[in-house]
Amino acid sequence: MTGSAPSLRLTPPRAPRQQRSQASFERMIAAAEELLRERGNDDFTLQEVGKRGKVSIGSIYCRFDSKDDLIRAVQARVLEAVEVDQRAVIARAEAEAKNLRQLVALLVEGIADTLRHHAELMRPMMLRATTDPIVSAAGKKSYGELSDLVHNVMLAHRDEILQPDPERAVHSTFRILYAAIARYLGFGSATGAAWEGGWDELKQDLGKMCAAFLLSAE
Amino acid sequence: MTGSAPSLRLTPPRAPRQQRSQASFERMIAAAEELLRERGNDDFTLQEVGKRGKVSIGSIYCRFDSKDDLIRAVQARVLEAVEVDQRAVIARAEAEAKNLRQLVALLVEGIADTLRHHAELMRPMMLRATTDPIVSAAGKKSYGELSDLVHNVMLAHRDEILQPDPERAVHSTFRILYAAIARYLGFGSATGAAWEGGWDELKQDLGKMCAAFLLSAE
Amino acid sequence: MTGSAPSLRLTPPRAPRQQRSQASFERMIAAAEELLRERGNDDFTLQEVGKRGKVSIGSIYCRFDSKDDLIRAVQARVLEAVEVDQRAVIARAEAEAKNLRQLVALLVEGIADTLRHHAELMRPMMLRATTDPIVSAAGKKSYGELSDLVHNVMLAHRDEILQPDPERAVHSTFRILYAAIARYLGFGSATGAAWEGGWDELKQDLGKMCAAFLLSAE
Amino acid sequence: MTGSAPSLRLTPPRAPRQQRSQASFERMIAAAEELLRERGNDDFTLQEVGKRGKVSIGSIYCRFDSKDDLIRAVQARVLEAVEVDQRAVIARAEAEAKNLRQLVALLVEGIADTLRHHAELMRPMMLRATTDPIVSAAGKKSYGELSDLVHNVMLAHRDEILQPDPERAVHSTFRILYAAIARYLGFGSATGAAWEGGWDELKQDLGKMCAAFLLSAE
DNA sequence: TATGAATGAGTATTCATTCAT
DNA sequence: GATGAATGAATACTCATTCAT
Repeated sequence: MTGSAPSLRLTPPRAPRQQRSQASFERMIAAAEELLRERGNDDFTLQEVGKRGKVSIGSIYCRFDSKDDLIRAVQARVLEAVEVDQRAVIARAEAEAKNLRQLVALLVEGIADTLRHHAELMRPMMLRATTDPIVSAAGKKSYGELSDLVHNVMLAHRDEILQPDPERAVHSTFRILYAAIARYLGFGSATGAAWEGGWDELKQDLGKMCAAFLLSAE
Repeated sequence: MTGSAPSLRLTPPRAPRQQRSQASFERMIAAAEELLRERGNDDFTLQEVGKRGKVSIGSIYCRFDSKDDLIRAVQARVLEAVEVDQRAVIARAEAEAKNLRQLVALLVEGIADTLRHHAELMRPMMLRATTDPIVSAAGKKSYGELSDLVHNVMLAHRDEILQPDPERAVHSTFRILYAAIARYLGFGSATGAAWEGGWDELKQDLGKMCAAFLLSAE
Repeated sequence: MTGSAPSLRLTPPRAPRQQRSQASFERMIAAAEELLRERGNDDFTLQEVGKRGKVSIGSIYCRFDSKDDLIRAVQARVLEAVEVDQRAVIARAEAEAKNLRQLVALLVEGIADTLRHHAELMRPMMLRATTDPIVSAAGKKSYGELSDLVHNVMLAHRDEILQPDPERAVHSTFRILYAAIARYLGFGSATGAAWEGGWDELKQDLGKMCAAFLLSAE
Repeated sequence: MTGSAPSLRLTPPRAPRQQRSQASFERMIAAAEELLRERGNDDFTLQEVGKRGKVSIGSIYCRFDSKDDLIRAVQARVLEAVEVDQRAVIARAEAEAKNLRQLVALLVEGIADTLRHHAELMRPMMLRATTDPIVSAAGKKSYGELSDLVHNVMLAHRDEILQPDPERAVHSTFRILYAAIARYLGFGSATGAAWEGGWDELKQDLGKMCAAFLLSAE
């Protein structure tokens, strides 16, 4: 794993044309994903990917420029899946919430559950972001988009916010809620981090705390 | 770096008796610390440690069973330093605070600044906790102790807490505030994570949020 | 590139029958030639040949048994072109020269310029001759033919040669003049060999030296 | 073999301090030399070097930065040995020769025999010079020094030279004689080049030709 | 104790060649 | 015939650890 990234972009893999190719292409991505999930990091060899996905090493290099690139492809998929889920969750929260307190509760619950659902792949990704600037950039972009969405739905309830600077308050709220969830799920942390304390408890109190802050003038 | 550890304990290094030894012992720890700080992770060789600390590889193995053990020693030191600082910060907050709101603000500010001060070494440590169960255990223990201290000083203001279950509320509060700070400082994340938004802003709002939560009945 | 060849002969490529084939056949040869020229050696992949010549790998293998064979085909062409040029040069020298001294000057000049003209492809070919016995044999044959031609035109002036053994003198002369030119052009040497000293200077002095030798009794 | 050379200098290998080291150091150089000689080029693996020299791969990398560097070290030795021999040959020719004709004969004979003596290692070296700029530079430097020496001893007989420009004539003479010998020995050419014609015959005629040139006014 | 030379298993990557479509 | 996806052997290089001196 040499690192080094000419461009900071996640170059899309060379898509296969034939059907046979498509199949093996899928198998290699799936194998890499499995290994990433199982190991909790990128500590596996391409030999393993090849064996598991029943593809030759050469085939992998036919589609990707490097092991790093293969992993990035897996991660791009994860990020996309997460984004789709998050958008759905936010839309639903927006539709169902009658007031800010309820909205915040729904958002916290929804975002938390979504991240938890993808935690096994998010964890190795966060770890890689440490060294791979491309992954880091992709992760930040995704985070930024989520942040913006949440920002907007919360500010739709701007009149309920008692904090002197609602923009800033909303921003801080999101930062904190995301951090709490991410840490609980061990993003960038020990595999089975499972930090003390219950999951439901965290979600509830996190929701309350965010609401209390936004609804307080002090 | 093979990982795997017979016991989950941080075996203390074989302390040198002679003075000359003591010096070279210090140099090897210092060199490892420097490298850990500079690189942001354990991605350096023992050759480098030897060169920088002007010690031979053999000397290192004379004191430590493995590279992992050397790093653990560095990390034990860091943890200790952090704990000392945290205790001081908490003691001061306890002494100065006139009420819960003030206490929370002081704690957040103090804990945040302490962690920031040690961030450069905490980051690689959190990263290592991912794979090294010994480091992970040591980290959790330290976190647990800090958590207990904070718990206690906050519960000294139990009567001000309006949350139905003060124990739980305090517990959640600490989890969240720690998570927010740790994530901001990029623990377990990209080196120059530098998540958007200001540091002072975060500390202030985090303090307010925690206070708002504890002082709210809902 | 495994080398090894059953026969020491340059087996002719399977000539295509259809017109479309003919065209792609030309393209693959042309592409290989270009790459050979650009790289200065056979350090390119068949993928590159395919891409540049807009032919599939399979098509190449349809015409040639191996990468080596493709390259040999290019080289056979070069050799042929060189031979044609050399024959013309020799014929002209023979026709124009009034005496041996003049003949030698014209031959040196002509042979030198011809080789220089083809140097870019001769260089990689000489390099390949190092490992590929087929190329080596083809090269030697071509060299031998040129040698014979020069031999003959020079010996037509046998009466002017003062060396005791004119046959041998002519033979040595050709060997030396060819060697000097080839080395100057970096055949079998670094790409931009450009050994010190001027080209015209070399040609002149080489001519003079050969003449001086043949026209001397000692 | 990646090539690439930060500096154009032949960095000296890290010399070993201990005796045991010295021995294995010698063995790895010797093994590489043998292989270079046998193969006629650098087409051998480091595994082979290790096996033959009874050294581990790691030991080689302990002394050299790369396979290229190991080979360069062998080549530096060869070059040095050749230079020593050449200097001796030239000194003797200078001492023994009574006139220019004799000097030239002795020089040609001596230089030719010296190069022939080292031919087996000079050949792979010339081949490498094609791709490795460091080797190329070292080779040119050595060639230049030889050229200068020959230049000087020949010009000591300046009064015998009849060519209008003695400097240039001497220069051309050396270029040509070196080229003829090098080509005969297959430097940069096929392993067993053995170009047609005898060795003694070449040396004699080459000597005569050079003398005839220098001693001729035309 | 201290030294630093030696070890060698482990891995990403390349590319000529094959063969299913 | 033509295509280009798939194959997989081959190889330079790293680095924690050992151990002779």
